[in-house]
Amino acid sequence: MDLDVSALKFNPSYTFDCGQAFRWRPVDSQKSIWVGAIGRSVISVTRDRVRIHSQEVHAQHHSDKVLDYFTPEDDLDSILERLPKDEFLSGAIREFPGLRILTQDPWECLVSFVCSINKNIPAIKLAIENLCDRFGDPISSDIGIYHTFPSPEALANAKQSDLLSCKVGFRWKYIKYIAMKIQSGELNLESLRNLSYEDARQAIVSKLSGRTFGVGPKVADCALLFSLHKTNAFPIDVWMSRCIREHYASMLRIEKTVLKKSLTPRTYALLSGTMRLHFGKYAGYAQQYLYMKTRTDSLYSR
DNA sequence: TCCCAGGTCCTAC
DNA sequence: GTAGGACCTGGG
Repeated sequence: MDLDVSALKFNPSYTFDCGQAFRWRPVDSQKSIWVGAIGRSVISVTRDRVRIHSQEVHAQHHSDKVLDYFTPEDDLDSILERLPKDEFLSGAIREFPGLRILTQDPWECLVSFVCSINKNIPAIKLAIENLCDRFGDPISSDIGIYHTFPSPEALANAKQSDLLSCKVGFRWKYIKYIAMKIQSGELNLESLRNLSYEDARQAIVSKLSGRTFGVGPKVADCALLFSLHKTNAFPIDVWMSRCIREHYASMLRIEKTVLKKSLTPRTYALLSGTMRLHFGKYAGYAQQYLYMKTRTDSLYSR
């Protein structure tokens, strides 16, 4: 089944390679066709169309869910138009046209970003793929066997040794205990969709922050932006710290001394809050374009 | 062989 | 409140 997505004007390469999702793979050297799984559907994606390769009984239900993943309610042009422009952001938007923010499954997104803690991107992808292969359900399709992202039940019941065999390292206990919180119903991520950024964030942090759970401000903000579609979230990572230091500190009157210190909770709140205030309702879009630009500039200058 | 990675937690001030 | 260290493990 094919879905026409040309109206979304999106670029799969920028959208899948900007670090918001970790399971998409290009299947041609030009990176014009990407393959991955959304829920129980195996998907291939080009600029204009999304093709569903797995045979499932409730076809309409699946195609709706697949389309939602691409956040069709967001009109990219008008969002980018509304952002307060400066030279650096304008350059980023020119350089990466069609970079969209996805609406991923919040459970998958949260666990993926827990896997990202203190890992580089290839290692993150490897660990997540291992988890899917080991704990996900196989889905057959006309382009091969894929796996779903594991359910909370599967990871809540997983043995330490089996999680470690997926190369998640010390994060194994975070993953297991978050899964248990979700499985027990103590935290329902889907129910946070209708809450404000602040309330949804509070719900996640209050349940999942601390020794057992390992969900700090950055991981929480990524889940809020990339799955619960809180577009005013503004995650701060090492790249964004660099970006702020080089391009926004003086404009937004952020003291340079703040940026030299390690990222304490207070510093995080200050930086993220300042950027959210500056960029407004769609600050998260600005963040993604700035992230992409900062990262590629750094790669070319090495 | 060694350092580092889309962070977070703990400990000692 | 915060600096400084530890943390699994694969990649560069």
